[in-house]
Amino acid sequence: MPYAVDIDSLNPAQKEAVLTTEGPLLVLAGAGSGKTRVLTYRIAHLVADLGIAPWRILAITFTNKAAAEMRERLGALLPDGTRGMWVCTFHAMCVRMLREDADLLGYTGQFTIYDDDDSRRMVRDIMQALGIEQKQYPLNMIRSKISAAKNAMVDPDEFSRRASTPPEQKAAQVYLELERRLRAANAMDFDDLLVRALELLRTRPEVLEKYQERFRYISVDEYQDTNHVQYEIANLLAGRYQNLMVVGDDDQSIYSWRGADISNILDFEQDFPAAHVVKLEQNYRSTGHILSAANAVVRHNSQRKEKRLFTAAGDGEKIQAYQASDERDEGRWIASEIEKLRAGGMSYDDIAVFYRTNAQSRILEDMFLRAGVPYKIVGGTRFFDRAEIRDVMAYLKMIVNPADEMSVKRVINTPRRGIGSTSIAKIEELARENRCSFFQACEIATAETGRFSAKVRAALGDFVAIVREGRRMDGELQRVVEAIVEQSGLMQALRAEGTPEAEGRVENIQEFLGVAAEFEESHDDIEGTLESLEELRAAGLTVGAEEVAAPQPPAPVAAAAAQTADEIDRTYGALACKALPALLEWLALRSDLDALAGETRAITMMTVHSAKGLEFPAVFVAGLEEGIFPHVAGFTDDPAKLEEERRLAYVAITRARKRLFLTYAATRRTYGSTQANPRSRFVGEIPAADIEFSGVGSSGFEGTGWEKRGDRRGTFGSGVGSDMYGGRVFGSYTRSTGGAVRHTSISPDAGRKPSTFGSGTSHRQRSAAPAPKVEQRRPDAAKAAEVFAPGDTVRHKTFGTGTVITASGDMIEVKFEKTGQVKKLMKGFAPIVKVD
DNA sequence: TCTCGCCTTCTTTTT
DNA sequence: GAAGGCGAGA
Repeated sequence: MPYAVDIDSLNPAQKEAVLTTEGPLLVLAGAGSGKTRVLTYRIAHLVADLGIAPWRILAITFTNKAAAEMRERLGALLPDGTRGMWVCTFHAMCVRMLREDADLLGYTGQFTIYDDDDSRRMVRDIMQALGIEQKQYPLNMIRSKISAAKNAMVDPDEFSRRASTPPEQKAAQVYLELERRLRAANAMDFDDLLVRALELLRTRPEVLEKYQERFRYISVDEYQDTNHVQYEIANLLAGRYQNLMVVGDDDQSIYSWRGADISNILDFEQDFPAAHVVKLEQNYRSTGHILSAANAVVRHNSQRKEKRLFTAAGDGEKIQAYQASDERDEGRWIASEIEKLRAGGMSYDDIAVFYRTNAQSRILEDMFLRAGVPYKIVGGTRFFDRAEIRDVMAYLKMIVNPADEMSVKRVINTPRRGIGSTSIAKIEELARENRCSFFQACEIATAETGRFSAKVRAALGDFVAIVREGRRMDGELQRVVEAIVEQSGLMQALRAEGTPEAEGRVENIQEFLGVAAEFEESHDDIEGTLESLEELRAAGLTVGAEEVAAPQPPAPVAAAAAQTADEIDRTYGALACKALPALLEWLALRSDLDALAGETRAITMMTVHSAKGLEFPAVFVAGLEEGIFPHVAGFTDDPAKLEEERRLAYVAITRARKRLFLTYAATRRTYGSTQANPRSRFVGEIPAADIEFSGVGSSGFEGTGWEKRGDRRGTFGSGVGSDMYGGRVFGSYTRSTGGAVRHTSISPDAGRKPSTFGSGTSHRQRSAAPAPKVEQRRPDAAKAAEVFAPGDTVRHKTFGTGTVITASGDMIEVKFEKTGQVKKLMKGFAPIVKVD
């Protein structure tokens, strides 16, 4: 049989996995064993060789990034297109299913997705309302209890019944109220998306049948990270045709904190006794030293299936370990090594820097900025977390779904309209009395003479009008969003402030408008949209003759409190701009920003968690210290947690193809106090033959020249050592590097408590000797000027094309054509590219 | 009702 | 070191 895909390029195990298309299939795929290739080839084989219609295929991935990559690869393999195929995350799939049949569960199709922050606020509000002290019952504790309950499919009533301890009882109270409010707001949080979708499939046989019939071939990637609900969903969908392929690696299970359950992978053979099992053990990604290190580290775990990856590639270069004096030195060293790699012919795109926690990215960013290393951050969603951006989004959400209580409350007094907490409390009361939504209560309040002052009523009237007008607007997405922002008075208020800070916020909002515009452009095509069969039919796509007519949907469940879509339309007018909900959904599910960021060449920064499934020729892992990575000391009582940290280390190491660099700092500032963390035990678990050490702890003083500077902490001087390694080290100034070197070089790998210095010391120090905050520029400005020189034409993501006027150090000044404005931009930070 | 300043707490990790 | 919460004062 001639294959449409190059099947002979696969090894026997891979080939077996690709050709086993019928029946349940479990693929145990080690890191770098060509798992993605198997997944995509198998689908290509199904479509191109076996003639399966693309719309019969469902491929579930773990992250949006992985889904996008898979779509891209499939697009290349299948020239006739993949239209109708669902390649997406569990969450995206659930949203798609829920949007279609939300009315069956008492929601409308325009339900809002509450992200983590929204849901946190809601829980906070509820706890406040119920008089539960956050001090006694931490918000996060309550939230994780509720989340665990949801993922175990325990509803609030049952949870209440089971609650035996006081914290559980409190959590049950909150859960009950949370559920009520979410429903009333026509909103779902991330957990709900999965749980409700499962509920839909379980309670509505006709819906289940619709999808079972449609998706004859289902694959689930990163199966070791699926939680119980996801597992149930996958099993249900595959229930009829049993063509379920799951791919996973127990060594890469790093989401147990989110309810992921390795037993899913181990139980697969029990659930599907006919399951075929294929093991992929040959690694094609990494060189010998890297693979040997990874194997050695993960072998320290006891809870795992014994396996050993092998490679036919050569040893390659040894892993480089560097002990930095502190976290800034760490960043500088990484920057200088990156430049060395570049000098050796490697592109910025080939290089990635990983860290355990997002907080670590700040200092690295700072150092890269100074060193002129261009970077992009994956997952660090700081832009969308900015207050002004969230405000804008809240307006948009409110317009799409006026029942969305959290959004309405967020912006009812932003910008200031004179509607304070007293008025809000009164409106809430009104809502309770009338058993209506918060927003409806706002409307009632405008006519309520007794309770509200004329001023408040007028303000509420203006506020309510925004929704009506917003819903009426139509046209280009960017224009609509812009108009809504103007209408809301947000921009006006910020401009009126006139402070540089407010100006920055205005620019951020403009940036957001640019995002909206780009969203409309890049998401207009069908690629990546999850189309229903009806939509496919409407588009003139042949949907198989055997396809049964769409079942008639039964009468919807009586809405709990949410208004029906019709009702909302009648009251506030039909939503004219259809792209708006799509934008909000995209923002909520956080398809990563860099999909829109353009083609700038840059290194990639991300957490180890988000690195899963990716690979880079060169990888840096920063912060390999006890307490950082492995994170916190809580694992003394929980060896399972430590093992998960170790798997995380395994994931980090196995991302690297050719070069791997591990760094750790002798001292590090965390929470404003300095800690001396011992080197991570994981570094010590790497065989000596695979690794080389350098830095403070071994070869001693190592500087890269340009980075010498007085630091911000107020310790500065003319001494060679204090200049670079200034700061309090073990309670005394380090006049030379000697002390630090000797001390840290003997610190044992593990088991020691990190020593901490109080933040008070550094505060006093600062006030006694105010540090001259020297903005350090690289002495050779050539580096910076090499990228942008006066006269260059550049393109900014939001502001369009412009001409560089000046370029010095990290900053460039650009005059933009469209607006005629001159803007100061930070090189490597602002979304700009040079155009020839 | 808003604003300012002091206080505490906080860091996993992602959808 | 920052962000969010809380209380005091305008």
